[in-house]
Formats: sequence, structure tokens, C-alpha cells
Amino acid sequence: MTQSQPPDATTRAQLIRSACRLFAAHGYAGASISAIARELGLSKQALLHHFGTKSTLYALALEQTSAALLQLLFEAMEEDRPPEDQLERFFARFLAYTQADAAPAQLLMRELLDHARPPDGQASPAFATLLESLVATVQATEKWQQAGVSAALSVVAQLLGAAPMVFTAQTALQALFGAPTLAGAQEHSARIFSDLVSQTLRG
Amino acid sequence: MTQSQPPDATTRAQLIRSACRLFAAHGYAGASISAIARELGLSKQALLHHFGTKSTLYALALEQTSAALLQLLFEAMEEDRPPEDQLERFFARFLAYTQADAAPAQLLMRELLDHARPPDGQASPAFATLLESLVATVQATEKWQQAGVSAALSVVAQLLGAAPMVFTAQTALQALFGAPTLAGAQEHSARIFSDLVSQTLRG
DNA sequence: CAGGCAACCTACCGAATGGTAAGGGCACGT
DNA sequence: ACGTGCCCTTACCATTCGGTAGGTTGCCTG
Repeated sequence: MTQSQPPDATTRAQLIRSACRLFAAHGYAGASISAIARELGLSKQALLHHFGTKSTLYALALEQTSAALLQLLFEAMEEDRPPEDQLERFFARFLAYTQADAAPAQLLMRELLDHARPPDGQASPAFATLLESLVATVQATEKWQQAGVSAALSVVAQLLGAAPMVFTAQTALQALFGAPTLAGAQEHSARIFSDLVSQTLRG
Repeated sequence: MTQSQPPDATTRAQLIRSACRLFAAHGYAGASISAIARELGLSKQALLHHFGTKSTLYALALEQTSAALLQLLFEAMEEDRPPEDQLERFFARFLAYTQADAAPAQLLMRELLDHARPPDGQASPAFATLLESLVATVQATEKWQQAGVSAALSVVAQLLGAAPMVFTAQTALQALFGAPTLAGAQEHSARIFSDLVSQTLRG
């Protein structure tokens, strides 16, 4: 059993975090375990020793990412404010978090994009709780409470898609528009997006 | 020279379109030429005969996708309406187009997400014209003309990220929320997103 | 009919992929 | 001193990757 937690859980978490970066940057298929191991300074077999399988490493990366995003959500919801405020706070923090580390948002986007489950058959409930909570909170909103689940899902998807783009697309946008313009866009993104959120959630 | 256009350009375009679907669904690294060929009902070597290289096939897929999206943009801009109307029309058509075929939007998102150029070194100006035109049009807007390129870029990125999510994330969302709810969300998305666009561009 | 040309095939290549087997070093508690 | 367990290693495996070489079909034109 390689997955007993006792041995050096902190190193393990750091390994997973690095794996997150690589998976986020290149996708599941594009990030080979050899490449990940190389970036970590150890051999491919060492990685396999720790995690056994590429897909379980990926699952752990998703799990850690999902946990981080869920914590953002819970922090934003802990006071009993109106749901609009909770959502605004969550998305604001999500944006700030993504600015500091784009990997979680990139993983989320990739996981939403990919058609094939990775690659065994199990459905990935990785971000299920996050998405369901967001949908539920949108449904609790005054503006959307009459509109049903579908409308709330549509709202959540659009907001989640809009929020982190300037950071998840960093490399591509920088190649096209240059570093200074991109940096400026990233600075503006918080204000622009917060307006977008509030106008979507309120009327 | 395999790439002279005369021989059977229509079949060739269909091959590229199918390749688009596969690349969109699995990403560049995740879609092997053997898999693409299998899905097309011919051998891997036949594909290689036509296109020579996986990366050139991918480049052609990007090119075709970019051309389709650019045509959407030009159709939306051909009359000399105010830029707000042009953008609203473009995004509305982009959404409808994505509803009919999600592959282009997925390819765009993936291309924006991926850090590594595929995998030779050349910068991909695939969607450069599209993005630059959108940014320029946003800058022509009354609300954003004072704000500079960075703000316009941020707006474009957020809108492009928001628009197609309900369709590009179709598989994942369907697994989480079920087909009926997803279908409802897709129906609502046009109205919700058009509000989002107009509120962002006007305000 | 001859030739060419595009399409497609079988067969094969080196390299890289994910993964297994077996063992060595090294700290630990007894 | 001695095992025990963790970490990491070398060596190896079958499979698949992208790509090359050479040959075979069938159509279309001279």
C-alpha cells in the first residue's frame, strides 16, 4: 500500500501541487509522468512509487484543486449574507486566487472541456460539489429563484468561464498582445468582472 | 508534394473538419493520428499521406476554425452599425454557431489554455486576427474607448470565456446535471448571455 | 493502350509512453 | 547488532506514439 498517509504527507502534498501545475499547463494527455518527475527532480519510477498510477496522481491533483476552490466558496458563504453577496465574494476571491496561481482554474476549465474521462470509466465528481453549490446559491438569488435549475446552471457556467480567462490564457495572450498589455488587462479584470457578476446576479 | 490543392479539395476539407472534432474533444496531445484515422475509417498512413504531419493537420484544423469564426465576425460587422451592435451580433452568432457545432469554440479555448506551442516553435497566429479585431471593436465602443487596450482585452477575454461554456463543457455538465437540465441551460444561455454582453458593452 | 497521378495499403522504424520487478541505501526503534 | 519500512534506484516490459519506405489499386488523360 503506497497510499498510507503517515510517510511525509507534506512532501507528498508538494508533489501533488507541482503535478497540478503540469497537468494544468499541458493537460492530462500532454503531461507525461516522466516530464512531471523530471520537473520535480526525481525519477519517473519514484513518482510511480508514490502514487502508483498516472491517473491516481491526476485524481489527487483534481481532489486538491477542488478542495481549494471549495474552501474559497465556504469562506465566501460563512456569514449569512444574501446569496448575491456570497456569490460576488466567491467570484472575487476566485479571481484573486487565480491571479496568484492559475493552475486550479486551468484544471477546472480542462476538466470541463475534456470529453473522455481520465481514462478509466469513473465519472469525475471532482468539481461536482462546487458546481452544485454554485447553482444552488444562484437559485437562491432573488433574480433567478423563479427561473429553475437550467437557468442557474447557465449563469454559473458563463460566470465560471468568464472569470479566469485573462489568467488561464496568459501564455497565449501574452504572445499575441505582449506582456505589458496583458498585465494591464489582468489588473482591470477584477473590476470589470465584478461589474459583470453583479449585473448578472442583480438586474 | 502532397499539399497541392487540386486533388479533391472537398474530401480534404471534410477530413480536416473531422480532425477538428477530435482535436477539440481530446486536445492536441490526446488525439492520436491513429485514433483520428480510425474514426474516419481509413488507416493512419492515409492521413499522413494527405497531411504529412500531425502538427500540420492540427494547423489546418486551427486555420479552418479560425476562418469560420472570422467569417462570423465579418458577417456581424459588414453593415456600419455602432460597434456595440456589431459585437452583440457577433457574440449572438458565435453562441448559435457553437450550439450547432461546439468544436470551434472548444479548439479556441484549448488553444488559449495550452502553454506549449504545438510542438514546434512557431507562435500560433491562428486566432490572432479574431482577437485583435474584437479588441479593436471593443475599443471603438463608447463605454470603453477611453479605457485603453488592456481593458478591452480583458472584456474580450471574459466574454469569449463566458459565451460557449454551456456547450464546450457539454459532456461534463451532462454527467453532473443530466441531459434535460443541460438542454434547458443551453436554451437559456442565449438570452442570459446577450444580457451579459449588452450590460458589459453599454452599462 | 500507355502513362501518370492521386489514393490507399502493408510493413516497418526508433523513440517515448505508462507500468512492473527487484534490490540497494538509510534511518529508525528494539 | 538487527530487522523493518520508506525512499529511490537500475533494468526491463509491452504498447503506442509519430513518421518513413515501398508497393498496389483505380481513374483520368494523352
